[in-house]
Amino acid sequence: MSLIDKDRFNKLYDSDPPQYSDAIAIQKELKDKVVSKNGFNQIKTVAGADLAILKDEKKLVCGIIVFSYPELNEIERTWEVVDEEFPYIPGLLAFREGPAIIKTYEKLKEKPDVLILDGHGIAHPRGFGIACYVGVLLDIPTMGIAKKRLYGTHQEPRDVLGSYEPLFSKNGEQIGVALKTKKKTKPVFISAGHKIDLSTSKKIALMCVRGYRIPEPTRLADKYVAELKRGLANNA
DNA sequence: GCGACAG
DNA sequence: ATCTTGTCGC
Repeated sequence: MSLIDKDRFNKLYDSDPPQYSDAIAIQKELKDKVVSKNGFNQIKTVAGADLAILKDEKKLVCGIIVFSYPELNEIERTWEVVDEEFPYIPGLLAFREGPAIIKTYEKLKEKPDVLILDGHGIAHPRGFGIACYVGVLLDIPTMGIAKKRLYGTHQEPRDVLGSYEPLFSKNGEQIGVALKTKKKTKPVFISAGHKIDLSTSKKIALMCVRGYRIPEPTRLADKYVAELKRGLANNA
């Protein structure tokens, strides 16, 4: 993260009531760093990341699993534990989970072509969700798959696997899609993070669906951190 | 002022 | 995210 003064980031976390206003300012500044063009040719691997909270320890456990694409065979998985230094504030999720994800990502031997995050990318009130945050700071292709809408308006997609409706910002720009990944379930929200476009993000999300509403990378990373949490709880 | 509000 | 039993729909 050489894009912003490291001191500025530290202040963000050190001050007791975390500086939300500066976190927002940082998002507005970094928003212009986002690249919406694909930063790759062929996608051979994708990865899913997720977190769990170790309530007792005031820590966060992050797990990332890398898969071959489009087969989705697991290639590698790794994890990391970090201190919980920022609260969950809608719109500022990246400041809470971003550091843990970045630290875990750096431990990967096999860097994925695209990293899928649990949350939004561009589909954010300031156009800089967690997928953009992680993508820009690491300068890697990222996309977001969220279970709930955070920002924007959309119509309900038909109840057919693969159908979707555009997600629009207040300015009328398309910032993502509400995608039906399974019949009789609510759609998931796809948006581009960094170095990737929306159509490619949507294509990847759909290619990663294996009978469940949540695409495999995210779904399995979720199970992974749940296991890690249990293991760490017993050990402690 | 009143709702909405990723994980 | 986390808590937490039964239960409605496919």
